[in-house]
Amino acid sequence: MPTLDTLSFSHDCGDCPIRHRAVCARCEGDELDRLEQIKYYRSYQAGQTVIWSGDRMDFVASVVTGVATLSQTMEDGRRQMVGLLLPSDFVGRPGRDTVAYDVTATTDLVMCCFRKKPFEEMMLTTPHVGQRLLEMTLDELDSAREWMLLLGRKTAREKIASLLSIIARRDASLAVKQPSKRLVFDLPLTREEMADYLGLTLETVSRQMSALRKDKVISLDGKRHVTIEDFDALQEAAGDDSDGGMLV
Amino acid sequence: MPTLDTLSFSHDCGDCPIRHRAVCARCEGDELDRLEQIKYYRSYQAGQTVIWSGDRMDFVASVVTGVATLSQTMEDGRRQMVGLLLPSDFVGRPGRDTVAYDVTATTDLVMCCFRKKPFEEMMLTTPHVGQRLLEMTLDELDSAREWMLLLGRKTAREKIASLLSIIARRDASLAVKQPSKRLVFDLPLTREEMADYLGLTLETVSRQMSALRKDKVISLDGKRHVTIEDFDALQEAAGDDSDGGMLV
DNA sequence: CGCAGAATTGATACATCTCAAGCTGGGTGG
DNA sequence: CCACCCAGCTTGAGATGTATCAATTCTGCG
Repeated sequence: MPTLDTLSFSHDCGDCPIRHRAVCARCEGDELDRLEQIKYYRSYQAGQTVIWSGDRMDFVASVVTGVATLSQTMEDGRRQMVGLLLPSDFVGRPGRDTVAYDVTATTDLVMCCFRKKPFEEMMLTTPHVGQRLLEMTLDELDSAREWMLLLGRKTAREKIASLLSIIARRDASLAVKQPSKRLVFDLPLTREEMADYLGLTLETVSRQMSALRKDKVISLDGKRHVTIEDFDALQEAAGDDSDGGMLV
Repeated sequence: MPTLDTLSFSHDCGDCPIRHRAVCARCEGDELDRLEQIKYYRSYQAGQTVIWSGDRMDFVASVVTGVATLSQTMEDGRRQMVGLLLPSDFVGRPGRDTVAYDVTATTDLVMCCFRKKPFEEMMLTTPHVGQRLLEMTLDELDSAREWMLLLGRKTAREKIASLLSIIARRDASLAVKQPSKRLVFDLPLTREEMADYLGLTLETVSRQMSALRKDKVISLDGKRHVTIEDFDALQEAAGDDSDGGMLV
């Protein structure tokens, strides 16, 4: 059961950390008031499952803080992550009432939920929610396709380098923009989760992390804390086009 | 250059084969008239490139007949298909004016194009275009994620079986619904294109096709004409959940 | 302090890739 | 009408990257 801890941050949309990026980004005045009326918060602890694939879901939601994953599992247990949900990302699908993927909190997670029915009505009557959702969905589709290239054609080393590069760049974009500065961050994923995201085994992930460390592209402090020692080399190892215009 | 052959079928949206499935599906009366004013047709021959990644694209379009592919290529030539465009599928992204993928006609292709600017204006002023596009984009995202599982976790045999199953089911859904009847169809893809779609080499594709033939799951007449001899065995080989609720 | 989960490392197996040699069938020109 | 040609495909043999199985070694925490 979700731990409800809704008072740890403001209920006021005006102060919300994802106000300008989430599905509500384009709403103002009346529209925002209507959203505010149907919203509520839910919190989950790291490791908790938010929903299982196939379950009924009577709400849609935005990630406010924390990281969640979308994954699919085959009958014999093979698992593939199909999405990484970061703050402002949207969960759920208007017009469908069961979920197609397992949603899991990998860190402590807070979501801003909207009851499905009223949300769907809003999509029909006010334009800005649907417009923003379309934009976000198109971005997700681009990310998914970028990931298809990684899964289908990249080597293990390239996969790891790509993942580190994406996480590093996301952190950098939140922090001050300083391109060729050394980048430091904490991995929000275990080795196994990385493996499930990259279509590898955890052993291969571990080996490739060690290899990048040995090659002085990164350094590790503990298992999670990563420093990018040579960002250009990382980009090179990721095999992306020079001017790294990646999404996610 | 595109071969313009716009008279081989009707200009009247009322008679259009994709009228009820494409981005225009929800439009009636005025809205349809407005779309009709900004639309025009383009034809491409099998093998022709519709657009290159990075190019400017001043229109968006629906596939009317034929099959096209979306693909990405790495600097060293590794290629991954990231989408298969069938009749009624949408090409292009409102709000962005360059293309992120190579678009190629794999069969003769006819597209119904809308000039981008007026189309974007319509999205803002009339709700039904945007609503339908959101719905279609969410479906594409589901397909892309389904494909991520295939690329990341399935074996070569499972990949081939999955692809054949998807094509067979699509053809079956267009034709009369007869579940356990023998299914026959023509592959719209060469072995190399299949390989690029599945994240394999063309040799592996060829070998697995031969293996499925030897196992009497399929039979081949020429290189392209496929008969599914045992659909249950194909499903089994694809490794999907029993009640195959796949998308695409 | 010691335990448990997470991660690393090693040895080996195996699926797929790579390189290379034929095959096949539909189209073309002599 | 036939022979040739060539892109697309098949098949084979060997190389290689990643998975698998199996110990250790870390690391945080009660």
